[in-house]
Amino acid sequence: MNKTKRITIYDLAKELGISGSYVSRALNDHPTTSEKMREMVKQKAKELNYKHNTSAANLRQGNSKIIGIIVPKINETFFANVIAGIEEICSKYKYHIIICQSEENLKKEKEAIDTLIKQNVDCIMISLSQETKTNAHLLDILANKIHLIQFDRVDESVESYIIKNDNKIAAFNGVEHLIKMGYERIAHIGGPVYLNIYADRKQGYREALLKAKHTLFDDEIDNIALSRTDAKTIALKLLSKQDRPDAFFTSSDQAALGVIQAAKELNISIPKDLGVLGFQDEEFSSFISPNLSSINQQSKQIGISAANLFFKTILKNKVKTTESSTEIINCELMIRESSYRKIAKKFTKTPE
Amino acid sequence: MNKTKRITIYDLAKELGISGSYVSRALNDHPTTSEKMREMVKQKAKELNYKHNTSAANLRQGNSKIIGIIVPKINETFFANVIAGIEEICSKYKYHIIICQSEENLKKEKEAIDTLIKQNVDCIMISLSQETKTNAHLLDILANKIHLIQFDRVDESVESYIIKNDNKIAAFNGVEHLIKMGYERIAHIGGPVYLNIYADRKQGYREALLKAKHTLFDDEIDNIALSRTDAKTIALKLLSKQDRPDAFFTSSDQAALGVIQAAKELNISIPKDLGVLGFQDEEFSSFISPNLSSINQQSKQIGISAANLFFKTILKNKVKTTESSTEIINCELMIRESSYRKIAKKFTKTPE
DNA sequence: ACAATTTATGAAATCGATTTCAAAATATTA
DNA sequence: TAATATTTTGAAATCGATTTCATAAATTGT
Repeated sequence: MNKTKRITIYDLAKELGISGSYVSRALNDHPTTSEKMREMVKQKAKELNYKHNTSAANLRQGNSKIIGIIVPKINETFFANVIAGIEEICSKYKYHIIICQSEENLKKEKEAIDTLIKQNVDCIMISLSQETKTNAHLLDILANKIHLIQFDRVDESVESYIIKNDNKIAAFNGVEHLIKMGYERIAHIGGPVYLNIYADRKQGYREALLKAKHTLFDDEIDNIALSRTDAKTIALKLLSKQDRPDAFFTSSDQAALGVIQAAKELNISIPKDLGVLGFQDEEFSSFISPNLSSINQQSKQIGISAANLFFKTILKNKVKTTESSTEIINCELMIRESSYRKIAKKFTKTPE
Repeated sequence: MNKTKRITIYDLAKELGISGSYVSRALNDHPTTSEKMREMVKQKAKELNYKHNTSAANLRQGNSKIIGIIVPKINETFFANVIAGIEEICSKYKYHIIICQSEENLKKEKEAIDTLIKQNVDCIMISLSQETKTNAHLLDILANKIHLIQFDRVDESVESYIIKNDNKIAAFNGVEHLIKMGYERIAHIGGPVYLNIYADRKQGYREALLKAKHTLFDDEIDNIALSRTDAKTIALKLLSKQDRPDAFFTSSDQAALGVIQAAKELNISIPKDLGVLGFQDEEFSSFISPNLSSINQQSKQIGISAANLFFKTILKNKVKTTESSTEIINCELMIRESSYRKIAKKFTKTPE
């Protein structure tokens, strides 16, 4: 496309018979300009359909009013909601977001960081990929004096702001709810424990069982599954055993759905003979039959908090204090049909 | 944060005892540089952790290698998938995406376009907000010599590339399927008809009925509902009438879900006494009970096609030909429980 | 009315990569 | 070997907004 010359401040200046520097100041409401002139300049700018050239300003000022976001997958409910939250706040402050997907891949994550640095972004908000076990690339962000906010899946060893759910407590409360409903042999299907979120959820599960003096179910084996099909396979196996679990706490709603499907196949009644509690509170959870109890992560709120942290705390702090702190977003336990039974099935207690 | 001076090509140049211009060329593999020197320069760049300054290059070259995307809502499945598709292709070409939400709001859409122009984006991909009935802001994109690709919700009157589903045909096929299943009084719950997609779906519905010589059900009234609750209200009303519909074709899966819930409340059996066909094929549609038949829009493919259109067609065409064409992405009819009954309930035919 | 102060305005430098054009170095040919 | 062609290399201009600093204009005080 043959670019016709863009209108610049100098074009405005020439038209108005003043200097480019004055135009720049007028457009920015600089105190050394009069109200009358500002009006005049802005009027002319509108008239000629002048568009501020962000690249030029960036180059001069060294910042871009852009926040870079890196997530494993844009179109996963959780991340899509976080991003929506960030965008909502950013647009208020006239900031923009550039989004990158790591696709759970460390190499892509590194590339994303690299290009965001090149773009002069003012801040990078990241949720780590499943493959990320090193942190050199995160340190590179700091080395380039770019603010860093990690959310959800984070590396605590890197000095940065952190926003995450109270995964352990949420899991603890969820499992305690299952216990109150009279479930006794509660199994867990989790995610890879080298990710903080899954480790925390598992830990919350364990602590709830320990507190209730329940035995840990099948503790020797880590049941790892986040997808529906994988979880279904595991559930089918466990539910066919002699000492089968009477409840499942999973680290995703997809996995919980797999459990429900397995139970249906085996004609096990939910919630009477099997309790199911998911994590994430996907949209479908309140629709499916039986409704799935789950733990809502307030995903959009995570995005809003991250953005507010940037605008209200980081940008305000001219003086560089410690660039780290952790903000916890509380999860909400959504009790629905799949885990709610009024009367405990029977009153037997596993020997302690 | 007190920015320490960034490493520039001149720093590399000084270290190597050569000029900045040579460094620039070497980094870009310009033919006037030797392989040996390129190696040397790149080596030093790595050593000093040099980061290319995109703003500076943008300013000089007048393009940004950024594609701007404007959608009503980032975290709606359809749009999230489209964006994921675009990002996937862009990252291959080392392009980036800036995402804006219009939130179904014309004013925000205009603002988004304005800032994307200011950012020097190379292309804008947009799906229009519900409020958008004017096109001056779209023309502004063209006036600024920025390539324009509209997808899904488009304004055909603006000269641009267009990518959309075969909404009319998909609706036609879907309704024809309902007719084949023996449903006779098929109602439609659609979206606002000033949006092309909803007008097209309604038209497909009408044509299928006309072809089958069915009477249009309740044609005088436009049933507009995209959300679950609104659709449920409408469905409850219609299903309580004497001459109630025996099938619903809705323009969203959410609405279809509302219909299912209404049917459950009224103890109407699906699919025996009521057929339901949605549109969009949301993730939950294959989970809920009964499984919801729907029309899959290949949303990610729309994004992939849009991005490929940009890279393979638009960028290649140095010579500006007509900057418009329409690409159709075929929908896929997903027949599931909610519309599938082997034997038609009874063999009566509405008088013609 | 004149000096002192304040306010309004513009010239020029700057940010960092790209690119043009000319000069220097090298290779090729007669 | 001298003349010509080719390849390397760098100086300087450029993109457009911002910002510093100096100067011009207006205002104030005496």
